[in-house]
Amino acid sequence: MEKKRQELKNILATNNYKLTAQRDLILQILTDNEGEHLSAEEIYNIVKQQDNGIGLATVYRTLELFGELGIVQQLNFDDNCRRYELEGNNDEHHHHLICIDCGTVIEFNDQILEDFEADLEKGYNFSVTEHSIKFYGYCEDC
Amino acid sequence: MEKKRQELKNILATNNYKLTAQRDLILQILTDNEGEHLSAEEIYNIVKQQDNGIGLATVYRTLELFGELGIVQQLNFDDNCRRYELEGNNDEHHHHLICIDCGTVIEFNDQILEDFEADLEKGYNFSVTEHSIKFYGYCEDC
DNA sequence: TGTTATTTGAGAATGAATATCAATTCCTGA
DNA sequence: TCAGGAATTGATATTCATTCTCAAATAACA
Repeated sequence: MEKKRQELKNILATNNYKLTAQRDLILQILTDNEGEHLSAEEIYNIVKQQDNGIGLATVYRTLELFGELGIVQQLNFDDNCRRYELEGNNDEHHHHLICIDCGTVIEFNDQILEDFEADLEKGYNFSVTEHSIKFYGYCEDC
Repeated sequence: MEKKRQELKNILATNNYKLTAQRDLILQILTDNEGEHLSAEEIYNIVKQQDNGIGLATVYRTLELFGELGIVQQLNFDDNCRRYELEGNNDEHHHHLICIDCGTVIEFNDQILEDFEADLEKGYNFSVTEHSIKFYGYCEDC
């Protein structure tokens, strides 16, 4: 059992979930396509090439589970479907520039927002656990 | 014809749309409920009290149109439906703190982000037209 | 006021996501 | 190593927000 698989097994076991071939495979696909922002349907189509017995519901369930466990991050680009990407191990979040013409998504890291967040927490007595920043506009080519 | 109605008529006419009783009424409802973040369905239910012949599709169509015309802003709180609020006349955007427990939404204004946005535009050769910032976490009561 | 293109209402259609449930699979403890 | 029981899966039905369709109604303009 290779390292990635064992790691997944540990995370799952810690939370009382089982390691299944399907969960393993989906994580594999996500790893292979790191940097993409795939939808459940897209992931399903890729996964099917390696296990064409897999069900779409399983893909949805697994992505939901991975979200809970912090393995993937759920993204919303306002294009009528949820998208997913592997969550980095470090705490360094990145955010997105979304072209409203061609749909291109550019990633950027934030540093600035940490201070801002701290101020908000004090000002509103609100405990921030996550944030999502999206800038819409036109990319270089549009 | 009161002022608000005339204003709406002008905006619509400028863009080759007609002023209808339904459009007028929906704007009325949005104005009456300023500060709320209503979904199309919620708006439909309120509107129906004053015109119970109105169709849900008309509400959707009108909100879509108002979005195009910059009359309303479309919001997405990841609660499975689009929400709408009147766009302020000034350019001052506000953003949201969303409680992942009780769903409370707190608004805040941003100033800080203007500089950040300018840097992004230069750095990525990207022309920003809009941005959306959401912080998720726990509100005072949760 | 009549003409015409726009808009509307009703309901069908779409499509992403979730629920259902019997069959299968994983894990544990003997 | 294997059997039992609970978790998981696949197939498919279902849900629900949103969009589409099209005939009837309406607003704007001459």
